Amino acid sequence: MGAVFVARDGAFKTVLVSEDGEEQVIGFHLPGELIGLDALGSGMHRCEAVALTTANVCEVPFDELSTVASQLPGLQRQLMRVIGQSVGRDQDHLEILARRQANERIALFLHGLTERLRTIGEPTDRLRLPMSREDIARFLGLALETVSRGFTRLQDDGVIAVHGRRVEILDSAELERLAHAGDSGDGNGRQRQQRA
Amino acid sequence: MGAVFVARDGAFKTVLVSEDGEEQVIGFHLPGELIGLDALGSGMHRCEAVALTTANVCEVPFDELSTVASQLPGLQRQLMRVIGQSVGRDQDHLEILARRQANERIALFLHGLTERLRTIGEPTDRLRLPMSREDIARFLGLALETVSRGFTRLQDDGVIAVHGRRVEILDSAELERLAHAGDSGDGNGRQRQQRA
DNA sequence: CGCCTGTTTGAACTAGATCAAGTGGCGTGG
DNA sequence: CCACGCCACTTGATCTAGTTCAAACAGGCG
Repeated sequence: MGAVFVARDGAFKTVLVSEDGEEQVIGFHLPGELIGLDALGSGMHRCEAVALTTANVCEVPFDELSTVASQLPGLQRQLMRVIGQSVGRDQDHLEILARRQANERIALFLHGLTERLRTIGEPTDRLRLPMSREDIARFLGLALETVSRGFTRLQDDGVIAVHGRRVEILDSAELERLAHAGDSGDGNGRQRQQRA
Repeated sequence: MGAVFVARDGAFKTVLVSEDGEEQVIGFHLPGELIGLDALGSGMHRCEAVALTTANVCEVPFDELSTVASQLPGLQRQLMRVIGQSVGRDQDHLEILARRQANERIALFLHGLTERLRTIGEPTDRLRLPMSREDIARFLGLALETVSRGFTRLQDDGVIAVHGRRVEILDSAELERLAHAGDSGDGNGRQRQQRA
């Protein structure tokens, strides 16, 4: 039977493994975030969660969840809220994959990560990425080389400093701008993705 | 305040409109399917639903939903099931956008549509698409020309017959194969770029 | 110290986007 | 009932962002 998990400590990815063994990274999960909602429907988890660091979770079996939830309206509401957030994150992810340029996806990824780190009180200027370039690539729908080049580009533009998985955010305002405006720029901002 | 809607009759799309006015199609909704889960979190709908045909919905305001749900465990369970299905569809969509070739996406789209038509007892061999090529393109993360070419390709290969929005499924087995295997083939199984 | 794994970098190639005409079905008005 | 114009779709030609293939590079660990 299914259960949902709350990440307590460490970082996780959830992956969807297709018949041919390829894995699509559906999401990354930081402490406080929910994992395993996909099983709400069938009782079967469609995707698997993998710890990216030494980690620690809190398991909440479904039946407990529903009995407790129906008794405590507060919890029920809380649950709905988290579900809604999760749906919202998926929608953003969808939009990123469908419409954004590679460099924009990468900026969006880094920016989103720092936002989430901020909410859990982690430092947001120097961070160690818990996931590999390949994981990021499979999350963003890109080749891992493209992700690597994107990082390099951001570094060359003075937005971040990269040493393997250590990333330092040098210009978070610029990072945010790139995340929302698209084209990685040599200066002026308005440029759109057409017209090289 | 938010509400969820159940499509009763007709077809809908849900779109996410970005600041620059571009719309990303998040999903299509057939009778019996749920619309508006995104607002569960904040109470605000992030995306808007548009009827693609003359249509008919049933609105369920949130507060009713939670009071009724907490009193009827059956409904609560049902709700969870539908939420789970919706999450599952989003995950499939994510996988399609991240990893699949254009032709595969199109086959997947058509196949998925016939599957859903089957579950609501509609004929699955001759169908009229309620959405434009542009909607399909924005759903699949492609240019509309690419969608058009994909349809033509499927027609040339004898899998479907297309007349504008009227589509006839000539070889649903082949369609399903393409949806799972990728490349539209000229008979022999030309290897795709898989190779890990 | 040298291997193994993850990452960066380089160069060539291609799927799909973009730009630009055509085509055809359909409603409108003549 | 037919001509006209509009709009959604198709088709063609070119161009490019990103993939793929391949090789150099780092750094941790036996």
